[in-house]
Amino acid sequence: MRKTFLFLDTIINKVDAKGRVSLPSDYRAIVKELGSEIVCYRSLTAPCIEGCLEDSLEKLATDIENSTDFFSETQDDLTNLIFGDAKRFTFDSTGRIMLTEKLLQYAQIKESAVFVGKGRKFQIWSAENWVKEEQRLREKVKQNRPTLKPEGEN
Amino acid sequence: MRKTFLFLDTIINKVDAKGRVSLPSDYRAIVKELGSEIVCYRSLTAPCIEGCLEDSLEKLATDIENSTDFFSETQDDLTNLIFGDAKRFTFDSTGRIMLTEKLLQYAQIKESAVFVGKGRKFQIWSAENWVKEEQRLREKVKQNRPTLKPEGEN
DNA sequence: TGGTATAACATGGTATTTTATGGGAATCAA
DNA sequence: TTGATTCCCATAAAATACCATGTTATACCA
Repeated sequence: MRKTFLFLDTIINKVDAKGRVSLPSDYRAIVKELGSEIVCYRSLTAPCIEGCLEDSLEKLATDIENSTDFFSETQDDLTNLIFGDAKRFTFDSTGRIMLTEKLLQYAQIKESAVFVGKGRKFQIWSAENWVKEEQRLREKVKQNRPTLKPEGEN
Repeated sequence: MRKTFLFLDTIINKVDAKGRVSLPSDYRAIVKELGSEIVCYRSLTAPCIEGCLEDSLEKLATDIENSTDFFSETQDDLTNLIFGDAKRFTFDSTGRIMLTEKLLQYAQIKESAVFVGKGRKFQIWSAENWVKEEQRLREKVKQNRPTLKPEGEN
């Protein structure tokens, strides 16, 4: 993966009656620039959709392949879940993707979808769930500041 | 990151009705020279906006990628908070960036923004809050001079 | 050193482009 | 045919680039 990229920011977009959502323009730019595709799957740990570049899943596959932990059953199971669940999404000329019923239901998304950048990947939340989640995270930070020092290195 | 750079000085610029602010010219020079971009997010520890180069976040993303596995819970929470809040800011031909409502509100910035250099990053304060903060810092130094030794850098 | 010319900068305003989003037609599949 | 998916067009709003001006800082010269 030569070029670097980051999925950033938190953006709220509407989901219309057909299930279409605009992918944030920044995200689109990344996909175009890298000539890759967006892949989405149900998060294994939270009630949200998770997305990344197809390249990232490629990397995951390779990592598993080369893993010294040949017998890691857990990892194996998890990857099965992800690869089995993941689906490629292309956006139309206006930048929209069409999420599936399965994904929308799992994330409890109705009218609006919240895109949350995570660096190499991103998540899509329902408005309600994201409010709660962000609150939880900020709460956690307050009580555990030491582990969160992105500034410290360099 | 080959080239070195430092965000320095304290500079007050006006914020217009649209939320536009001139990025200090020194900062602009750094961004240009390194071919990077400015990224801003709400400080986790103070009522101010924090900014850095996208390169710094890139490095963080890579570190996280390499230090924890794909399914790590720590990675999950961390990345949500940092990357979800961070936003890329490009400046126009006159050197201005457009800060978002969210950031301005969090830092309680109305008409003027105070840019404070912090080396590898910088902060943006409201005029009022910065006065207080600087006072607090100087007060702290006076009473705690011994701790100002090489080890305690930041 | 003092004064002036020049360049850089901050800042207000305006124009242009991009983006999100709704709706409809065309295409495809069950 | 019916339902769904893709493609295309239209529009309003928001983001961005561009232009103009006064001010400050810098360079230059006597």
